[in-house]
Amino acid sequence: MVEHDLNRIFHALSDPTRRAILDRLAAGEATISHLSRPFPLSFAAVSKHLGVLEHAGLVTREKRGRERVCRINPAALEDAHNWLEFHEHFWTSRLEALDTLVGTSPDNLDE
Amino acid sequence: MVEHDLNRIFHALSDPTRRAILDRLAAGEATISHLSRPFPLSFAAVSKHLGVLEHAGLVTREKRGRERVCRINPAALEDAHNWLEFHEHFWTSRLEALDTLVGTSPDNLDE
DNA sequence: GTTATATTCAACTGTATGGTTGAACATGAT
DNA sequence: ATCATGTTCAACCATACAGTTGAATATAAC
Repeated sequence: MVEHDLNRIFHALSDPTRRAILDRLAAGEATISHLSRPFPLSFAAVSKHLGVLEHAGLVTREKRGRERVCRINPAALEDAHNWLEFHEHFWTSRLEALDTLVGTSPDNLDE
Repeated sequence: MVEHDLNRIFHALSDPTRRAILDRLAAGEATISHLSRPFPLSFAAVSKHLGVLEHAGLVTREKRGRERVCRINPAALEDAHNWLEFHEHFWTSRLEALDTLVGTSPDNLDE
């Protein structure tokens, strides 16, 4: 896993339309036109969003006849998930360590 | 938790400089000038990044004398973490359900 | 073959982003 | 009071982004 993978994944997830598309894809594969229907956006705009998601590895597109079927790829979330999990724990434990050091916690009064 | 919180958090995390700043803050609070030193960026650029992080709730800035001390706020990661955790599980289970339905798994051959 | 459908691509627009610089301001040090 | 330091702010620039439209392409249906 490399830096720019995270850049792409987090960037892809930062747009509500793209997150909605992902949610929709969780219900099963779908074509682009089918995906674009519920959005107040042009077909091309949704296709671009799919491009961003595909580039981030979150979605795969497979040509099937004249249409293109999109599927979700949960594995790509792992990079982001791992980053968050590690940092959340790391940061929290560092902060707790600092608290203990400084002795701001009331529990430390009788030590 | 609202939609635009996630937008801001994911967007804040999508930049490698900002993630590096967060990592640096995990080691303890720091002033902006101290944070900006290791980066090949102007002071103002780093200050802007801090602004983005603060706006996303990931960092707090407190004025102390003439300098401004930045601290990390791990709690803000929870929104993103929860979103990822839920969707990763949800997507994966949905995909497994579809697999079972279609019977593509070799385990289903003798049923 | 013609037509309709699904998609891509290119061109364009407006706005956001990430960066710069230099001026302004507040506070600490001398 | 003066000077140095830490920070913000405003102006500016280049590029990226999200959106549009219309033309081009590929495939299915008739």
